[in-house]
Amino acid sequence: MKLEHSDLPGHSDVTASPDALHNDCRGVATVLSRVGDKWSVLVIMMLGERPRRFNELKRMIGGISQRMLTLTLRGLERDGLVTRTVFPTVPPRVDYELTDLGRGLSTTVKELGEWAKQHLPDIEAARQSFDRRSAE
Amino acid sequence: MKLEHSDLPGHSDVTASPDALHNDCRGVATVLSRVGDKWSVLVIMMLGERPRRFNELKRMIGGISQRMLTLTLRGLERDGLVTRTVFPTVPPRVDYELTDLGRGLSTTVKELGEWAKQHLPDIEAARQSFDRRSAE
DNA sequence: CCGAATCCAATCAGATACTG
DNA sequence: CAGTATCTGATTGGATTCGG
Repeated sequence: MKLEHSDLPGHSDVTASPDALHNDCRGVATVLSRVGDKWSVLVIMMLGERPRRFNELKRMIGGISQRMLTLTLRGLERDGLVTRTVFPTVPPRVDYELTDLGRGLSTTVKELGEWAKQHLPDIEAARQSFDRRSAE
Repeated sequence: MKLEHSDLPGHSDVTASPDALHNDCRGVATVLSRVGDKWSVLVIMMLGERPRRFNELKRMIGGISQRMLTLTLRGLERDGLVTRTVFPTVPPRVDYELTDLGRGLSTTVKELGEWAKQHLPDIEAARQSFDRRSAE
């Protein structure tokens, strides 16, 4: 099977309600779902410092399957966030690097990450409290 | 079936790689996946202005099923981002409102949304270009 | 009006095996 | 090394029905 775009993560294109107001939201939503994608964010972070090779990324992330890494990288490449450069050497070598767009997103996401890290204790406390309440 | 937490969106708790570095990431990831969740963000936006009732939210969003709205609201409530107040009237009435935590997140997310809106043209252009290249 | 329970289809993600 | 193909179990989301 060839790789179809619908296979790529982060593109749960909304199908309903062709309202005027939502036209914006939906486009934005596809970008946000990139951010929400577990692997995409990690990959972007890993590429923040310098370009990386495929297996280098795989090792750094360390819980991702080959398939998912490929899919994630294709998605990022498709969105113009990452470039893919093939060196026709043997053994083959492929470098992935953030584009300017990708770097911009990474800094914005990093801010969100900061917020998350700061308030993580609050959220986890809320979760535990909620779970205790619904357990009884 | 009772509502289990694993049913709630935005909690694809990672199961692998108990590395030291990733302990942070994983907690943060659960927060980020909230942001990436299609419905959560919309709901947070809708509640930005003032508290809303269940069906009010349903109408405003206009493509969401009852089930998903319930699930989304439970998830937000569990994370301490939203409060749920039941008025024991007849017919029953339930108000949802952002907490301080939720408001904090909403402003941060709004910034990300701004970035997304600004660069949406670039991204969509990249997507089309990518799709054309892989079509040939 | 608000929501829980159940059923069911579609999508997703991991493991494995195979190529240039 | 850097993928692709395929199979399979797990998750997800919608529709519907029922209840306080």
